[in-house]
Amino acid sequence: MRLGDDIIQDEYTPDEGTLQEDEKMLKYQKIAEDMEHYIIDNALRQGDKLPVLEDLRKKYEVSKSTITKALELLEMKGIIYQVRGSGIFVRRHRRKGYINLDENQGFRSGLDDFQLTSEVLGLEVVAPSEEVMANLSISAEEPVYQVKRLRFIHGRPLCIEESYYKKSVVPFLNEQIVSESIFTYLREGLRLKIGFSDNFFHIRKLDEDEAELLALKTGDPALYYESVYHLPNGEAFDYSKLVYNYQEAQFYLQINSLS
Amino acid sequence: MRLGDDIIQDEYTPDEGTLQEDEKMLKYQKIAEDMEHYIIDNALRQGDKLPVLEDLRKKYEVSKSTITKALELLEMKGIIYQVRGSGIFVRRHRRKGYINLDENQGFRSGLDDFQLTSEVLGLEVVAPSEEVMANLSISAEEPVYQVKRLRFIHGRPLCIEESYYKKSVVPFLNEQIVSESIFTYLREGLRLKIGFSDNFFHIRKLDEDEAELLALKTGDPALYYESVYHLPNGEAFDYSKLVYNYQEAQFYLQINSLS
DNA sequence: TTGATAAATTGTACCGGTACAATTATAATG
DNA sequence: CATTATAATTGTACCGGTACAATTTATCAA
Repeated sequence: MRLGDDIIQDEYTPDEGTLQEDEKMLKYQKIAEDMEHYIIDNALRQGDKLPVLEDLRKKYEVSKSTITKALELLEMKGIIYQVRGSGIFVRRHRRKGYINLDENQGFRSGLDDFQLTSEVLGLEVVAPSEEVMANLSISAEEPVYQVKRLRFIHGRPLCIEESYYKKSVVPFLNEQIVSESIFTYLREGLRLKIGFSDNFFHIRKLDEDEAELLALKTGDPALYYESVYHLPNGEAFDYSKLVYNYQEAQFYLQINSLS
Repeated sequence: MRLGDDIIQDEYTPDEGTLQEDEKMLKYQKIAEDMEHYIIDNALRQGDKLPVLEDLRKKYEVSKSTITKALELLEMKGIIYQVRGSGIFVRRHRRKGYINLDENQGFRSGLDDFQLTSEVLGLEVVAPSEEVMANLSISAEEPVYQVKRLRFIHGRPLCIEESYYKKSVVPFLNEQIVSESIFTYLREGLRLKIGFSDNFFHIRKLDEDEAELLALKTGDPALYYESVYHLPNGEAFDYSKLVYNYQEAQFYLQINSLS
């Protein structure tokens, strides 16, 4: 089976028109976004105090629980923290240049400032291997897209990526989509939502082929990172394996205590 | 300043009596815990359906919003996922033997089954270095405990740990506490709650000293992991640097899409 | 000035309600 | 029997309320 010989679909053009704030944003989402902008625009720093709940309620003219919901969201995102009896405070502690693992949207937020490019090494529809079958919980009959890419940051090799997408969920991919951001396409082109992901990683040494692609030496260290992405209904649709250049990759992760 | 020469404090004996379910558990916490036990005891698997919200409400005799809160907690912990219009489902996907990064309690949950031991390499009260001052946001006058440990898993070296605790928050540490679980002591001995943590990591090569401690070779790969732990009120109290043995360390991380 | 005590502030737990959106089951239709 | 329309199921958004716990501020005593 060859690439793109069976599916007809409306073409996808990224960034069509202005950045519409999604079709239907919920109240608490809008409030959270607005507050985040406020924090950024006013360059607030760790520990700075935000208006108290009651004032926010008056300002946005919603009920207390809607404000609470917005604040929960911001808290989970690591943008604020709340202290009972005291107030709401800004929590910004990210070091620059670190890949943020908290939001499973590829590299969207952590590396905004960076020049990310991709070289497509392979793109085809294949039958799943045992490994892919296990991780995506599918049978041998379920076809998947196999995507191999070499990703660059500022022109330097960042990682080797080998991804598998269930064709029933992602029916069409082409060279252009894959050379840009696949997740942007999933989100905006297919209007696909992501539910959650499982992520595994460990360290190992590069083999000869990997080393050559990353312009490193055989035996050099590497971070080996696996992800399984699920739709909101729990269905796994993407299994990805990444091998990171140890000289370029540094990661950030914010963890909240689950009360 | 020498160790333990200035603070008198009630002695700490771990596991005093039976595992009391904390002094005052909230309704939604108890429900979440009960449901988690139910899932484990009945060996439910990924995708298995749980009772619908209304039935849970009747069973636990609480309001809908309390059930919702409990389910939110379980969702954040990666134990369930909810699908609107469909139901509540079990989400268990952890590979065995991986360190779980989601819950910031040291190695508590991810490595339950494993034999974790520690060799204390150093324990003293010191003035903070520039690096510690920056990460804990303290001045040179604020004393900190410095703890150096070599941690073993099944008797094999897992990581080198160098930790700094603000003495104003953790006024007392001794060899025995430090040779066991520091976080258990913080939680149960000091009744300290953790708010959130910032975590950073990257890959690098071992230097000579590190290699010797980990029984590896100079230049071998290693995961270099830094954490800054904060109290619920936002105060940073612990800065830790870990160097992981690449042969033993593998990590798991569950990420939810923040709607 | 210090330190305890009381009061005000402020976020969280919990209730119970309406409306609605996404899914699934059922009925109708060809 | 497959397809489509309809209805029932089920979780989520949002409201507005009471009670309470943790923190901060104000007050008072020594």
